[in-house]
Amino acid sequence: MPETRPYHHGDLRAALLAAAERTLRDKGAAALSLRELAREVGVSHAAPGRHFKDKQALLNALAMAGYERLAQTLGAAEDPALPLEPRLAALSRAYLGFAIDNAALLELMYARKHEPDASEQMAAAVEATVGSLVRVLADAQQRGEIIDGDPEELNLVTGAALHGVATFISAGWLTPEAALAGVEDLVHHLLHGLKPR
Amino acid sequence: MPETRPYHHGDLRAALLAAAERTLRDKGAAALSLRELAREVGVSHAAPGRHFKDKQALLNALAMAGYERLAQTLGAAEDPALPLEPRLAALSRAYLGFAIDNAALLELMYARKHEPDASEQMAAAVEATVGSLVRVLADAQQRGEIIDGDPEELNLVTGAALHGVATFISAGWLTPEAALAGVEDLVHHLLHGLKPR
DNA sequence: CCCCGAATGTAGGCGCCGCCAACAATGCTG
DNA sequence: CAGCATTGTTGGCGGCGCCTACATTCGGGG
Repeated sequence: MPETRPYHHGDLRAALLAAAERTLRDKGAAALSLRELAREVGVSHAAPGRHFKDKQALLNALAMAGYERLAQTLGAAEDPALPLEPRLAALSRAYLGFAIDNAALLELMYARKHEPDASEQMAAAVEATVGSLVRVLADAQQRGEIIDGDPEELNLVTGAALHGVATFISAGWLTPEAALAGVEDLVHHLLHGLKPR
Repeated sequence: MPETRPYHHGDLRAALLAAAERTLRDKGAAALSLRELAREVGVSHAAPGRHFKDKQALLNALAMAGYERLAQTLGAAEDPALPLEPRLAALSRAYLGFAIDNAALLELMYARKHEPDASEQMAAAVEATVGSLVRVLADAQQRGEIIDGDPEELNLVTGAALHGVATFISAGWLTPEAALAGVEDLVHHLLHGLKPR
């Protein structure tokens, strides 16, 4: 019997997002097409339009999901019991791990193409994600382990270095293995500086 | 009189690259289309194919040109007479300035989509560009102003932090003004570390 | 000098794509 | 259970990258 698929899919939106994330991981952002996704999921080429007003809306949804996953990943790597340096190193490893496993997705998350309305949700998601790092720095600051200054601003240094390394991996200038192996050194250099002491 | 354009353009390849760079700056990478470029330059839609085997080839050429311009920019900002910290700050300002004025182009330069053959030229261009930074660090190292270790590896810290900040600007998390104003602090933190001394 | 092949540009077509409008099936709610 | 909002389908529009066949121009060897 011809396996009569029901007219309504059930949860097309989630299915599309899942397929999109798979394609993103396997073939990159350029290979993402609404029509192809529709084919994969088994609906007509216009069905995705019911759930995402245009392609950018789907990309925004992907990015949001990415932020949630990243925040979770970082949260799981957080261990307040650890001393500052290994604590930062653990978070860094977690971020780089996410960047390695989700390179295309991360790029999407950094691509500000959202219209102003989606921008607010995004900003909140970013804030929640960056929070883990800032918290570690603020904690260390209270204990006098780190110099004074706005934690958000100090985080700019660590965050930038971290994401820079992630970019270098994704650009192929650095193997994932080398980057992960170098995390301890990176954190050490950030904390102690490049000048001799 | 109807201004009879000659059948042959003269230097179509250069004209295409120039138009592409303008479009890239004004409307972003997504708005780049070979057909549109051909229209702007006043040739038929298939003419670009004579000079670039496909769209990616044009993007690669754009990236190469970008590397040359960036290397020039960094070279011009280099001043070996300066002490380490302002010397690094000057280079950093130059890099961020380039990143601000050429956000889309820089993204292209970091997008490794080149087939293996173009990859070699790219790698060389990258090496030449990164050279300025590494040289500063190596110099400082010889004078004992910086801790020991492979200069290339130490440069990973500064380079990553720098490009990370560039990404944050391009993502809209940081205004260009704030980033440029923060360059001194950034360099200072990189050199002296976040730990109190 | 001129002729012929190489280089460069043109015209048209193929199969994708995103987006839109008109229509069909379904589910939900009063 | 009637009617309406939701969700999916079909078909079409213009634009895209790339390909092939053809036209024009350029330049170097007889």
